[in-house]
Amino acid sequence: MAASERKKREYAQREDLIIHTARKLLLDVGYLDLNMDRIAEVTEYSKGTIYQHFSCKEEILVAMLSESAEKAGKFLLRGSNLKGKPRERMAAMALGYDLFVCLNPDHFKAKLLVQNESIMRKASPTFQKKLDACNLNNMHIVSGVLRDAVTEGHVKLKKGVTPEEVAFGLWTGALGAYVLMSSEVNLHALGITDPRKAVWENMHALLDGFGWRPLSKELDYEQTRSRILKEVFPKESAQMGML
Amino acid sequence: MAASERKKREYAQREDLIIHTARKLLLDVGYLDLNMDRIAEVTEYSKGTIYQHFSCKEEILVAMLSESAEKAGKFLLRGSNLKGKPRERMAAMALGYDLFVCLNPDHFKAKLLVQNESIMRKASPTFQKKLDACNLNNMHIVSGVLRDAVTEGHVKLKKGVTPEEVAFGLWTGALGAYVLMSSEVNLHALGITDPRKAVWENMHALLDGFGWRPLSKELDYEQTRSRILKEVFPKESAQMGML
DNA sequence: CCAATTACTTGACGCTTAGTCAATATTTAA
DNA sequence: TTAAATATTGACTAAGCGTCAAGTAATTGG
Repeated sequence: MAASERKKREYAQREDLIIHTARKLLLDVGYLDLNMDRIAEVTEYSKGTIYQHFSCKEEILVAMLSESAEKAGKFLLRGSNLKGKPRERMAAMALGYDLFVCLNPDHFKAKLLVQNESIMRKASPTFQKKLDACNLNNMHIVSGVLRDAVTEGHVKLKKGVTPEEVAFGLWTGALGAYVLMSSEVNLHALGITDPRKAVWENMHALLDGFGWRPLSKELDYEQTRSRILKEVFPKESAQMGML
Repeated sequence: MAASERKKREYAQREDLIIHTARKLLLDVGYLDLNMDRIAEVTEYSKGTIYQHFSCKEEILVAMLSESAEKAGKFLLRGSNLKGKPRERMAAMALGYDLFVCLNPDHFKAKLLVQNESIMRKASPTFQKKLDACNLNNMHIVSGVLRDAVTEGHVKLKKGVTPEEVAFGLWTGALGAYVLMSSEVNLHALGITDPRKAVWENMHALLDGFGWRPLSKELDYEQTRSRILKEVFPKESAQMGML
């Protein structure tokens, strides 16, 4: 009966292979030229076998996104474990996510597509739910740190403003920025020479605006930034040439 | 020689018809089921005639987006003309854009797709450039108000922070939020019951964070909000049931 | 008013690709 | 060893994009 165990493992491996191949092809040729025959050819399986794993092309994209969302979650989690004040931990999560996006340029490419309901809808509920769960989990990691800050009295939210709404603000700021960065918009022409730095600055302005202590005039977050890179993401930031 | 004038008009009219038909179909059936035969059928022209106007399906999307980006620009402009302090004018622009997005639900659907380089790339340079110009123009309207605020001394940007980077922050916050709203993400499940309100709150937090006077504790922006709706967008806000 | 020319319109056709499924090969279990 | 179960294949169907030769309508000049 050991065979069925091995079979399962082989199945999972093949699924990984398909996802990774699709990922590579998406980066290389873009969505419109990403086709199933090519995926079959590169994976050295036939189309029929590919369809054994995924019901359609779009489902592969959703699976791809789930996988990288999980990976992103690990970066967030590592950031949240920084020794320090909640706001520093929040900064570490932002930086972690930034590193993740830079190290996984296909993530936002897939995200832009899958965000589109017409594409998401084609995937089977199983895969849809898995992606939803990943996103929810990541949201929880962020709002958890925010809740720590509230209970520890570092930030007092205005009446009617919920922690989720603040997390939403952080989320949308980053999302919008990475959407622009991974799309064809010429940011340089718009006067944005370093969008990643702008995201960092804007996040701190937002947190200052909510009155989340220590404010950026009370603590040198540039120093925190160096500490985060050194303590939490040494390997990744070296890889990105940020140290 | 009056004939050629009429011809031009007819050509432009047909182009509008195609764009509007595609817009309607995109909303009805989604990107994956949006096809050229259907557009031809609904417009009551043949496929060949459609291709006389647009080189491919994706080019129609780009044209569609240009048109609605222009429309959005008008809302921004109207907002920027509010009588009041620059920060109030900025708020009016945000509110105007919000109204625009709500009144044109197809805009972000198309934007999500066209943001994808693989799709944008298929359109001919002429259409690409037109869209770029629209986006640039809209960006200028926003950063213009910001520059007014800087010259009038209402906001003093930290050393190294440019007005464009702040505009970028506003832009990305709104973009990310509308991307989420027009996508399949279940915001309610994430604890976001009123994302549009959250966008408004987060914008003010961001502007407060940059120290843009009057801060939200110095001026009742809820009152400003009512004034904006009444003075600048009476018809639209009535249509949305916001008055 | 008619013929020649030009401009517009058409839809059948070629080609690519998603997704299916009957035939084939391989593995498992008795 | 062999029958049943399972996995794999790739030819095939259907559908849609984009083309283009042939047909239709408008315009112009005589």
